[in-house]
Amino acid sequence: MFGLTDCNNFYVSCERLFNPSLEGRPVVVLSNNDGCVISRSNEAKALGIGMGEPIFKMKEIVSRERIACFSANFSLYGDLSARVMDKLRSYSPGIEIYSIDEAFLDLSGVPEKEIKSLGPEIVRRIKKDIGIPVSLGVSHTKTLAKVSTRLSKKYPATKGFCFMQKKEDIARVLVKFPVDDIWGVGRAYSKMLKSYGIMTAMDFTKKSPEWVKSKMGVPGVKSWRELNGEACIRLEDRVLDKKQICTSRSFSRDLYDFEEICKAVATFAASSAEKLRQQRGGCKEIIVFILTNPFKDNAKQHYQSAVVTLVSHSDSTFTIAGAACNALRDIFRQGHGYKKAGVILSDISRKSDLTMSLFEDPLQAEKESSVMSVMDEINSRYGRHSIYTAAAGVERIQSNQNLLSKRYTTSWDDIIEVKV
DNA sequence: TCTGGGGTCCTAGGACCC
DNA sequence: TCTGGGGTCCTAGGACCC
Repeated sequence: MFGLTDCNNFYVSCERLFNPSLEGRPVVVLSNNDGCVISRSNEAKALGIGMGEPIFKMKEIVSRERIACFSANFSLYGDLSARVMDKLRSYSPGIEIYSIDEAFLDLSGVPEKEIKSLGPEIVRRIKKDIGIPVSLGVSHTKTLAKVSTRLSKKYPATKGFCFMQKKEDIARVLVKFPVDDIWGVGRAYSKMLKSYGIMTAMDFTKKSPEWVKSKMGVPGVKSWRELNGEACIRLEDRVLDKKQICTSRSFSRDLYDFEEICKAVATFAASSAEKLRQQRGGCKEIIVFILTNPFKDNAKQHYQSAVVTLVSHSDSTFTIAGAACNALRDIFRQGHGYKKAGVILSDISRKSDLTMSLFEDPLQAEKESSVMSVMDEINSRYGRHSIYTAAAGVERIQSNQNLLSKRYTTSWDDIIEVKV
């Protein structure tokens, strides 16, 4: 048996936790630069506000309905997410953290009767102890657990917990379950399936596996088998190393100046390198990309990326940011207004698995490594960007985050304030 | 005026090996 | 005239997830 917990309207719920007056009101949380809606309260959903909608197109409805808008506050959400995950782990050691607001639980071997009492208990406890409302679905496979969670969200009578056990019950659900809501069916497959008259999960399970394979490949067949009750996607309970690490941002305005973009790229490189060190990895390949604003039809459009291969694997911010800035020089074109840039680290290995290159100076590598440790330590203790390379620039390009709530649980400033 | 960010897996086809 | 067989690795692109 698999469980899937999903925090309801997670980012909005986090904001509400520290601002209870938001309860019952329409609330949305916005993406970087206060661009798009990335989380909506039920009230906001009911007003027809879609996921990913740009907020500037909704000015009228925002003021008419007094929708509360917030800039995304990821340090707050990350901290609350960790608390939810810790609580879940106390119920089931086999847990796969699937995203910031979702986790699969290994409930194999837990008797049916126990699941029925444990489910509501988990939902209640997380709400009471942490303050975040969650939904929990349980069934024979991960894909069915996903279906089950969806039901527990949709129907208030379930009180946030749904257990799909018997074959007949599952069939009754799948008959009504829209094919586009299946885990693993996105926009393209949904369109394709509907063109063959497959509208529900039940229609899908009735096709032959050969047909599914020919249209949707191996992943499609896995979804098909899982919906038919055969578990074939296992629970991944250890944290896997990332194979790629990316940091990218849109800018709050178009940037024309090489130096300015270079500072941003150095900052992204530093942040990617820091993530890389956290998983004790080294990368050999660095990809830098820049793009102009795709929404400006009359402006010159430009997308470019460059790949740099290092002589040997590295986790040094100096090496990685240096290589990234050199690569930027190759692709930057004077006269374009750039709206977004990013740095991707690739060809990642564990440092412990690496052999030192013949052409590397071991002392130099050791020195850099010590500097990096100190940098990471300082930034972890005193907050991000407490110390950084000169290449990243003293004045960073600011994102628009005009609607940011306080970092209630993680801010160093707040801790100082409390002490005073 | 204003439009997010960060990942994974799979497949087909080409290059290359012996 | 006729031109093998069996493999691996890499890459780009397309699908998906939150």
